[in-house]
Amino acid sequence: MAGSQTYYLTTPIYYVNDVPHIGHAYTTLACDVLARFMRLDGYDVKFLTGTDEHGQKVEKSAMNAGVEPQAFTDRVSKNFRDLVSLMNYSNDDFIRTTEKRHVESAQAFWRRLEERGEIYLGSYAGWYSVRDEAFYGEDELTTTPSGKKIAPTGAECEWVEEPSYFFRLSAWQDRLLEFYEKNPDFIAPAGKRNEVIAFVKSGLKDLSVSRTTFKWGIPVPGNPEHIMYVWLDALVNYITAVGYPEMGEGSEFAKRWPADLHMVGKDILRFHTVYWPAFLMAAEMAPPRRVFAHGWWTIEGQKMSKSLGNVIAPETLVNTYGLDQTRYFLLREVPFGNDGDFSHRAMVNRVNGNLANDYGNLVQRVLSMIGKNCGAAVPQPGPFTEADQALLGAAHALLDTVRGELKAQAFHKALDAIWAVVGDANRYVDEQAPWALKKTDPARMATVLYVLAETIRHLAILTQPVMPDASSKILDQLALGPDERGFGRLGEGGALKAGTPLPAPQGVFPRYVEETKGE
RNA sequence: GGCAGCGUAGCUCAGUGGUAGAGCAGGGGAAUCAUAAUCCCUUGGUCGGGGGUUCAAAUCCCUCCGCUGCUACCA
Repeated sequence: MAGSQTYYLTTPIYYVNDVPHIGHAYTTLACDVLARFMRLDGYDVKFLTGTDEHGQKVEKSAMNAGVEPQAFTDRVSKNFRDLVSLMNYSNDDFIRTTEKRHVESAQAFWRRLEERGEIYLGSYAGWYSVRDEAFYGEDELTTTPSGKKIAPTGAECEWVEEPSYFFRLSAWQDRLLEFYEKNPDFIAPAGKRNEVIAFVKSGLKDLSVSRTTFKWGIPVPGNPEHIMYVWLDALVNYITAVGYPEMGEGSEFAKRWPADLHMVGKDILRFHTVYWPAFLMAAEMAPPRRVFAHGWWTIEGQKMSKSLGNVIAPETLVNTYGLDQTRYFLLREVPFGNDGDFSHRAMVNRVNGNLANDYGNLVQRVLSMIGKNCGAAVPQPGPFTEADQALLGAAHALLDTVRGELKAQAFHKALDAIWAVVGDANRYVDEQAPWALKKTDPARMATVLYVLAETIRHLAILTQPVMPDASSKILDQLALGPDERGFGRLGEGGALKAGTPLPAPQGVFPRYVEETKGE
């Protein structure tokens, strides 16, 4: 792999206090598909995910559970490590913020900011609600007749002043705006970019980056009374994983930083597009190349919430509809970046329509004709007609299209393009009617089936990132070896060889059949 | 409140000045290789309301209605 281009992409690190749901699965899935795509396209990929394990809530949950925070996080971070195998993610690393490498990295990063005069000791004062564990702005509060300050949540607030370190965020406002201006692709989708710019233009205040009110965090170097603000701690994970503070020539950091893509949910956009690039620029390090904020899922038209009890565990989806079916649905159903709705009906439409009927049945009808009429081997093609060349041409052109769409994280458009060729292939089968040629012109039938097998080879190679298992089964049925499945094999260079024996075809995408209620 | 965006066929959406589109759903037909899968044809919309600019507006301008996002320190 020496000399090949690198591609470094990350998921957010997930807060261990949360139970993994469809939203977590979605973020990491999007990254997984990109990572697999880039690897097949010849890139040297590093795909990182992990867990965020510090903070007051974790400390409290551990206390409630009657265990030390570390023991607690060891236990709950497993929920997210289990998600990796459930969803078949191909991450190269799984980082936990309680790991030694990260604590050292975060402290080194802190010192680097401090050495450059970007952090100073001041005091943080504000209206604090003990119940909500949050500070509120003056304008958010209502005052009772007796002079008490009440938060929007109804909790009583008190004036609290505590020593805190601050990051000179206010000094970075203009340089951030300049950075956004010069890097129009840094924030995606475009609507989010405008929001961030509007936010920064409205004025930035220095950011409190340490806490003294609880203990579960990374100690501030030189002043262990303070622990680092969880977001500073958390964001640094992206450089920890590439070996920071080791930054010299030949280091992994030098090779992989800046990250090519941070994938995030829209709720944490600001941390990644304002604070993080400011921290990095202040540390004289390069900001990431791109941050993409995707949308949220609703369930059957309703917001997902614990109180409604409609939170969907990824495991339920996988068990009900199948793993690759779930992966396909999540990326095909909704334009990536938009909010989307998960419904049983929509899922069944995708599973049966796109997968079982369009794609699965195409593969099955073609391979089964080859099995029965071509001696269970890749047929020998004759000269190609215009129709043959049109279909093969569409298949050959797919890589460029898909590559372009994925460069913009437009998963739905990439899949649309692939399915357009699935449709072309099904129409071609009907037009050429190989079952009729069988009697009138067997040589022509062989050519038609060869063209179809070649088309399927392209489709299956290109669906590998989204549906690794199913695609692999199709490629098995074309008798392609492990080294014949990369994008380098697309086009005529990797074409199927006539006479290659093929195994008996097997269905890959079963139809979803509603369970009938017992009568 | 301020700023931004959206409102197009039953559903999800594309279309940003020149005779209204796709997929799915609905209706009809063909074929029978295949997971009763596929293919063809087709019903369906005063493009949120009103006003304006223009030879021409879903597309530009104004206004009204409805919906959504952002408006910093829980993560």
